[in-house]
Amino acid sequence: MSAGSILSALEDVQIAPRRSLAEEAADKLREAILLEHLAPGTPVPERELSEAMGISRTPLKDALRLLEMEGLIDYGPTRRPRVANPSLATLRDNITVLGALEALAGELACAVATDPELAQIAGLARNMESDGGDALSFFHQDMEFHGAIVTAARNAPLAETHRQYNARLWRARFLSSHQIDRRENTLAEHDRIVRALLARDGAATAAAMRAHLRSTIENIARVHADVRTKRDEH
Amino acid sequence: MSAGSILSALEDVQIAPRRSLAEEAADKLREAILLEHLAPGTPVPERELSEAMGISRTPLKDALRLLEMEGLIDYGPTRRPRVANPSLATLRDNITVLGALEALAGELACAVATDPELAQIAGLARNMESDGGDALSFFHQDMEFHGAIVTAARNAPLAETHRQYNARLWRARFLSSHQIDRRENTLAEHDRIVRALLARDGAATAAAMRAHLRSTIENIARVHADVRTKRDEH
DNA sequence: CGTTTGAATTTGGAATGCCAAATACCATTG
DNA sequence: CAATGGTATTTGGCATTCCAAATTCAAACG
Repeated sequence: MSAGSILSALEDVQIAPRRSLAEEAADKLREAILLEHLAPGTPVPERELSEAMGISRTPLKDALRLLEMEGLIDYGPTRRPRVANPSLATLRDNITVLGALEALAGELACAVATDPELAQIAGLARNMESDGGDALSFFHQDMEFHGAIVTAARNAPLAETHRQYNARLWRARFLSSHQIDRRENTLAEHDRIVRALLARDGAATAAAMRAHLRSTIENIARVHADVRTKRDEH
Repeated sequence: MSAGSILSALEDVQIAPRRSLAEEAADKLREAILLEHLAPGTPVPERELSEAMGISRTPLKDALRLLEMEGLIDYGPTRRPRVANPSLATLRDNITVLGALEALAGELACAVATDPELAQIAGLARNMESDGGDALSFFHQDMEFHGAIVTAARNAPLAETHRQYNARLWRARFLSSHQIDRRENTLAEHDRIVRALLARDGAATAAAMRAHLRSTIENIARVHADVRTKRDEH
């Protein structure tokens, strides 16, 4: 058997991307934080947590570093890690940047995306309209929609930075997605984005993305105010 | 002596930000990479380098992780770190994102910067015009100018992400700054930015920033082509 | 002479131990 | 009883060590 045939036979065999313990731990932790199994503000002692996860402190520390980059873990002035508890102002700052990133993604997508890609994005938006499902499913589809646009922009650094900001805002967006009365508005904004994309009108797409993110800020602010109110009633 | 007077007497005493060995190592390494004391593509064995720097592998590994985030270190599929050697396409992708970030910064600065801040930015631009100095000094002033605009935007996540992208592009921009014949053009673009800022015209500022970054891409592409040519002649 | 194979070496990932800084706790004092 | 000072404990940074995967290189083979 020639080397060539071996290569062709295994062409699509992807080597396992060598997931490290640190990455796995980061995934678990991210989930725990975002689902609020770890409340914002709680200290995260390295030893305790590493024991609980059955790994040593070394990979856990690496995991904490990753999550720090994503803004999910805060390091105080004494380097003691805590679950981040972003203020509304911080969330707004982050969404502002996310908006600029997504506006750029939309603009780039207009220029370089393939027609099938745009069609797929349009399909995602359509599915969200027809799907009467629960908030979680709606939320996931929303994230998928935004992710597809970024992917279509074919800019790896942009995609990576977008992923980071998404992680930072995941929880806030998740909470805000529970306002089912805002759904109509979201769908309308998605529709505007899709139409601009299909027309490959970069400026219009960017503007639509920015507008969409602006209303995301408002939704999050609304929820934030609610949470505050409820907490104060206790 | 009352506690109040102690507090007021020490009000501006900032605690040393606890620089870790990892951060220091990262600084040294960054400098070595950007000044090309470490050529792009060279493998960076952890042991050897940690010995050379007189520290253990633990903080050095942390430093490499930091530099990976900044795009200065590449981890191959086998997790062997190498000095990154970004292609022109990658540089373009990064500058595209940087442009969007700076456009946002300009827009925000128009809205929230204080008058003294804007005046200071204008001053930086003026100094660059009058300064007939060497390329390195011109380059530093250019970086300072852009940094001041981002600072004036008062958005911490934006500033941090901007810092990351700047680090990734530092070397390319440094090389491109040697084209002293492009200086006139740079100054003109800076002037346009400053005028838009002083007018607090967000849209115009954003547009001027984008235009400035577009010509940065062109400058870098020119230098990149030159380097390639020279290398092929060898 | 070019390939292949396998042992020796190199390399990064992970565990563990030690230390200084930071925190918590408590006895003492005014 | 509140404030203070000191001690015991906790915590993260760093060094060291072990291990598995990857690389290298040379001997054996065609």
